[in-house]
Amino acid sequence: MKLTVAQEDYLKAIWKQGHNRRKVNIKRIADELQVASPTVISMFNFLSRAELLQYNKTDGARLTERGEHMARKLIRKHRLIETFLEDVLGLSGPILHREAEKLEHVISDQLMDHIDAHLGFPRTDPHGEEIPALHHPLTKYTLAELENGQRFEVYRIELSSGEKKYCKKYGFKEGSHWNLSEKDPTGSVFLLSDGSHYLALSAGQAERIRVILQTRSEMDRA
Amino acid sequence: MKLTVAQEDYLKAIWKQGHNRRKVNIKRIADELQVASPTVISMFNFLSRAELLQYNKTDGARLTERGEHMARKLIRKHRLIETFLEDVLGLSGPILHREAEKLEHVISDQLMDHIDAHLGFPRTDPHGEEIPALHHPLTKYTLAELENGQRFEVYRIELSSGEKKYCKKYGFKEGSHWNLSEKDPTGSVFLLSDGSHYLALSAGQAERIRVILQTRSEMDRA
DNA sequence: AATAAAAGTTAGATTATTCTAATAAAAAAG
DNA sequence: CTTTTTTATTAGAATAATCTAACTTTTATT
Repeated sequence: MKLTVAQEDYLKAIWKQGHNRRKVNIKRIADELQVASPTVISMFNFLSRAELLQYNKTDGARLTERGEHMARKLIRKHRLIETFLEDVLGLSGPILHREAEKLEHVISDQLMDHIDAHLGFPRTDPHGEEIPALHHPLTKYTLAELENGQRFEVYRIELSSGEKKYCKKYGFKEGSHWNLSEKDPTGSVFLLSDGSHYLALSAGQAERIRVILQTRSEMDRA
Repeated sequence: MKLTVAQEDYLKAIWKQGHNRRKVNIKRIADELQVASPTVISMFNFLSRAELLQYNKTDGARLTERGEHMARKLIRKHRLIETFLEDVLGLSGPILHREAEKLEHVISDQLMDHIDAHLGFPRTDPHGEEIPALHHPLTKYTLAELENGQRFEVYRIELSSGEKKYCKKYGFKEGSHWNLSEKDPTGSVFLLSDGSHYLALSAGQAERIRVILQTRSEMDRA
């Protein structure tokens, strides 16, 4: 789905603030983007309907998997463009950001890849900021894809607030470590935590949970 | 004044068709831009109010001085961008046009100048099309700036249709050659044509007529 | 706890760009 | 010179992004 420039700017703003572990509320986005708060509310409504964002007053805004992927791509483009303007055209100063801010919305993924290759796949931009990879490297699995006995860290829970509350009660939250004790024929998963907590999730719920697989070497290291 | 992408696309479309000496009517622009004709009408209304365009059903659309300048700049950007993508990134094929079509609307004049210099001021794009200069080289004078005795070719008449009709009656039209016989203290000009036509224009009218100055050498050549 | 301040929300308006449907005017064809 | 076709135009609606004004809820301060 093709987003407008404004929609992309909101994704970026939300991503940046979420990255700083701040609660992403209406006011902060309104201030950052220099718009009135009702404008932010209507955009949040749009992004929620488009399943790019989850929002409620108490928890603030949180990008969904798709929303975060789009935001990451934009940040990546921004930083690659700045790098390009400096390395290839020899520019510096505020023009880097000014032009990148506009170019990031129109340069295609295909062209961006060419530019990335032309630059030799740089890892940081002219300001020393990291250029994020296209895909978050460690989080390509959902809980539904794991096999019996695999250990994992919870990376992202994308469930309703009711379901989340249930998870929280059992200590199943982002950053916690679990072991897939059993997966039944319907796809339901039974989980065991280090602290001997026990939890069951349906196949549908397991699909909406991203995990970071614990590899053998990581387990050895610990 | 900053134009939107849509507005710029109309200027470009009108410029291209005008350049091919076709009458620029609603239908042709609607077809080129793949929009419905009422859409073109409302955009023509906007561009007319912004003094970038003159339109009437019989003569079709004609860009004003300012409109033409903006269109020229866009075409220039488009062609410079295509050249850049080919020369610097080694790209070819439809991606050149596809990306240039988006980039031309967001790259600043300043960045464009840098790119132009980086490319060594190319004169043609990858398709062999001419990259127009920023300013039309020969038309920097209005009739109001000329001195007694100077010869010129009429380049652009930007008058009301009533005034234009009056000019036409005396053979004063774009492409015709004249001699400034006298300029009175109020700025009114008195003109003499090769075919012995005679015409008087007010100072205000003279300001809205662009001319190509006939230099000594050109006159000698003829 | 009562009040003040801040943040969130709803309602309604505006601008830009587009559409469809209906009508008017001009050009082409018979 | 009437009829048909094409082109232009008006009217009215939709979407995206924004605003202001008014109201509600939450948070902070006394």
